[in-house]
Amino acid sequence: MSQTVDRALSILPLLAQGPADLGQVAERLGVHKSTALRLLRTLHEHGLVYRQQDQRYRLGARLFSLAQEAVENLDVREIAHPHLVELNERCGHTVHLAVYEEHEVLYIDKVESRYPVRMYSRIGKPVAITVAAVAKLLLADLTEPERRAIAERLDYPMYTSRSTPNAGAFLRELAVVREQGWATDLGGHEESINCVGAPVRGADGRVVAAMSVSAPNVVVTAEELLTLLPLVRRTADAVSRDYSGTTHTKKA
Amino acid sequence: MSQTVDRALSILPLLAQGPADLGQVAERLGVHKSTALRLLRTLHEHGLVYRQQDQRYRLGARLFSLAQEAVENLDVREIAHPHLVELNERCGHTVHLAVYEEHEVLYIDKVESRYPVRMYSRIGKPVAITVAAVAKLLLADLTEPERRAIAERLDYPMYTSRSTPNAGAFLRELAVVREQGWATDLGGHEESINCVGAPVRGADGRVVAAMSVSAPNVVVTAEELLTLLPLVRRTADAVSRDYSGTTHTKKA
DNA sequence: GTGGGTGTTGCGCCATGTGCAACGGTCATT
DNA sequence: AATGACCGTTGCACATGGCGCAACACCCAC
Repeated sequence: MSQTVDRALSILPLLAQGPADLGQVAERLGVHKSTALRLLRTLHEHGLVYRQQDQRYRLGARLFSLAQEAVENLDVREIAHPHLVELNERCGHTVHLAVYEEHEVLYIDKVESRYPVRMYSRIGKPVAITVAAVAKLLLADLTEPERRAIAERLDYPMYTSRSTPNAGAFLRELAVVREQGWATDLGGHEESINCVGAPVRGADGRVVAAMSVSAPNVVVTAEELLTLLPLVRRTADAVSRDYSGTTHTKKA
Repeated sequence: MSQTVDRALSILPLLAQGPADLGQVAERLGVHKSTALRLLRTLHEHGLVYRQQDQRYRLGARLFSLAQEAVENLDVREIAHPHLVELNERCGHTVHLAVYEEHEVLYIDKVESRYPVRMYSRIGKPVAITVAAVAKLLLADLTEPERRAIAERLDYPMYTSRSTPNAGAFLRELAVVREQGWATDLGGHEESINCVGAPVRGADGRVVAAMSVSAPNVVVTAEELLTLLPLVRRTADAVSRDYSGTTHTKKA
């Protein structure tokens, strides 16, 4: 592994916490100021870091463009998008698409609710992994040792009284989800919001993404939302078929 | 400037165009495979690059999280957001917030239209810089030599017959915008979409961001949209006041 | 089997990244 | 004004760490 690059990249999460000046960066990296300066300059030249008027550094705009382009050529997303839109048109609620990658679950697409009351979420935001329906779906598909390893390492914040309290409960929940092939989050993240979700599978049967429909209590009750389950599952299956069909014909 | 870091960072835009395998990366970087491997490994360890099943590399999830955190501690955005929401509630159309940074204009926030017909755009996406109302507002505030320099270097794609055709026309347009303190885009990007925008200014009077309201012809005509101008300007001024008020009390 | 295509490893050389120390600018204090 | 403290910046000599090479390990196709 390359030391120089390693140091340079360590600057990014550091700056993600807020702007910092040269001295602070050097100190937190444990290197001489001149070294930090050279690294920052290189990052700057690539637009990953921006220097504001007060001379302090913060993360740069190129980061957005990159993240943007990255998300745009995820093929699952591209294939799923029209289905998400259609699902949204049928039920009116917020629709999410999420993937699992390197111990994180994150939203890669979203179609907003047509109702005025919307839940707050944003593409790229890491999901509340212990409670979200999509997170359960994605993790449930991992091998048993992987699930255990992850479950052990997680925190279990009690967002509400219905949040998953600990690793044991989480693993049991994953077993259920794995068995039944769909998942819910009934007020586990925010008291008044419920979700139903279903998995998207690749040609080999492995779960490659998960989608869910979310709605607040004030719009529909949990029972009403559950009546959408067949529709959600059908949509997810349709995406799976599309995805499996095209997954072999990758562009050069 | 650091060679190693420079090479490593050059991999990112390369992968943004689509996944690539080790050989391709090495070739396009002009370095030996072993070197490329070491760089990719380092990027991987920081989560900026992900290795998919077919062994090819693509951009990783950490990029999203970083871009996300970065956008979240831009203070203009935080301050402007409630105003954008309010503006959206009053007029119902799509509202954008954009900033200029290092020769790029990009959206940093957006509130979706309440009408079913929506324009496609996404936070982080670089703006059509020669035609968008927000781009004109941000560039109009630069010094005269800066404006000239940028205008010379730009391409002037004719999205529609009303797009800005060349540098001369663009500079004249910027002069008008600078003078009047607001800007429009009437079908310059997409034939059927119009925008009105106004600048957000910092305590020193410089333009720090720009906001706009966009709507397709099928919902309101250009004339009707222009009647919203006073509302847009008032909102932008309100943001400017909020921003100037808090700009001195930066958190430690 | 055999061959061409991958990705990976160990190594010796020297380019390159490193810390140091000295410089220059800005701001607050007296 | 003069002083000094603080920050970012520069040039330099040293040796660390990154480099390409070549050999290896692997997989798939033929």
